[in-house]
Amino acid sequence: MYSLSEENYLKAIYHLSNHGQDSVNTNAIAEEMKTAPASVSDMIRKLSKKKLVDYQKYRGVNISTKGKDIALKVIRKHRLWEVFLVEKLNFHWDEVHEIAEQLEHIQSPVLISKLDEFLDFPKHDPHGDPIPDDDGNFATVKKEPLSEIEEGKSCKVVAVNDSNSAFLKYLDKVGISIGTSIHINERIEFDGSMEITLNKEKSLTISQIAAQNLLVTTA
Amino acid sequence: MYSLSEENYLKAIYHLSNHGQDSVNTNAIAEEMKTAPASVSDMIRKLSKKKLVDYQKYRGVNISTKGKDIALKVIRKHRLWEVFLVEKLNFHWDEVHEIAEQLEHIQSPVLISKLDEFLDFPKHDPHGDPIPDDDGNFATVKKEPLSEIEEGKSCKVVAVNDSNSAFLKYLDKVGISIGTSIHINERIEFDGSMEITLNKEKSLTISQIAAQNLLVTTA
DNA sequence: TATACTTTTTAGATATGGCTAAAAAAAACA
DNA sequence: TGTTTTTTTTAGCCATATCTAAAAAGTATA
Ligand SMILES: [Mn+2]
Ligand SMILES: [Mn+2]
Ligand SMILES: [Mn+2]
Ligand SMILES: [Mn+2]
Repeated sequence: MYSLSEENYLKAIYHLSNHGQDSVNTNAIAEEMKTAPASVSDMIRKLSKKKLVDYQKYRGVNISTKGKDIALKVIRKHRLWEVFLVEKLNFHWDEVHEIAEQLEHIQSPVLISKLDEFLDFPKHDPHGDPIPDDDGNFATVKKEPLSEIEEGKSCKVVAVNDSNSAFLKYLDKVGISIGTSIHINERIEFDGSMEITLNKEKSLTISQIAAQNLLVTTA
Repeated sequence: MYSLSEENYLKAIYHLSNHGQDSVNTNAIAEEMKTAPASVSDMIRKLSKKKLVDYQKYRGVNISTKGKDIALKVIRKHRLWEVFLVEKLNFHWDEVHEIAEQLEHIQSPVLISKLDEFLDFPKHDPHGDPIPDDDGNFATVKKEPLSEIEEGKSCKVVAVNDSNSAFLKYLDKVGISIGTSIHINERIEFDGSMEITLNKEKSLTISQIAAQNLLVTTA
């Protein structure tokens, strides 16, 4: 139905638009897609003609309902395949993103519904991200970067940035995974790093960069 | 490494060449690929430049060792995915070919070796076709079309033509599957149809077309 | 508000993979 | 062995998805 490129652009625009809320700049899309801004202009015109985005020249794009539907279907496939790769094929969570980037474009609704069933209808992917259902609905947990949590508070890791394999390897090494509880012992103002305790057992210091990529819930 | 189109052409050429033995005509490739002969000429020139086929104008093509390697890797992936779809996702054997045509192009050697292991190293796909190992080797069983078997002889179904879904549905209806034993009671000269008995139980008449698409062994 | 800077679009390429119609070569046949 | 038919290639298109360089529009600033 839609080309691999169109699907990737819609997914990028959806992500950048904060779940479809905000309008998105050409340069931001270009950076996300690792293409030249000129290429983005061309593709936007094409997506606009197909009513997948709303577009006025020089004004950025807003993803349409139709465009959002497509993006969410691709995201659903990506995350289901990631679950398959980790749960069934014993891949590690830092190895699955690139393969899922390919698998997410396989066209077959029945394949996805059977895969969903085979995986026992998972609600989250290996990185803690929610898996939309066939209608694009998914549970939203209020999550924020660990870097935003105040000193002395506790929280729980609910999601991580899956596209950075080095980050995931680092999390393994220090013993952080989805579900780990974290207590913030101290915030170091100087460089934004934090001294934290994991599962009331092990203490360590993590950098601001790492803290910004760890999504936690305080609920 | 190689494009989806290049992989599909190599697979087609490999199939038409009788496992790499014979040279293949432009028109035959065009028919197999459902493209215009002119498009085949273009692609052949490209494959030839990459040393994936040997080619002299107007003389047809021969697949090279390198080309055969690629074709066999694609075939391996196609058949492993078909096993996955049938064994794990409960697809029926007449539903998997189109999906496998997409999945066979996913690029990740480790994915395939993990899938192979997950499926417990199958040697044949759901249609009886052998699955090449990572080096392209596979067991060859001497098989011939049922239409070639003489009256009064017995044989066993070892493979079927998986790309014809209607044929597979027909086989289900009459009760023929991989492993079914067949006795040829009578060959009708007039139209090439045959009266046969399945597993020494059920007798029926099948057309010449059907008999040509059923591959059996007499060993 | 005029000028400078940034962002975005357009113009004009390239590469891939497809097409039809016409030309050329090979094969069949009379 | 000519002549006709078939097969294959070439010529000249089109569409998609990229790119760089230049132009245009929008934004910021003095
Ligand atoms: Mn991912
Ligand atoms: Mn993920
Ligand atoms: Mn198949
Ligand atoms: Mn098969």
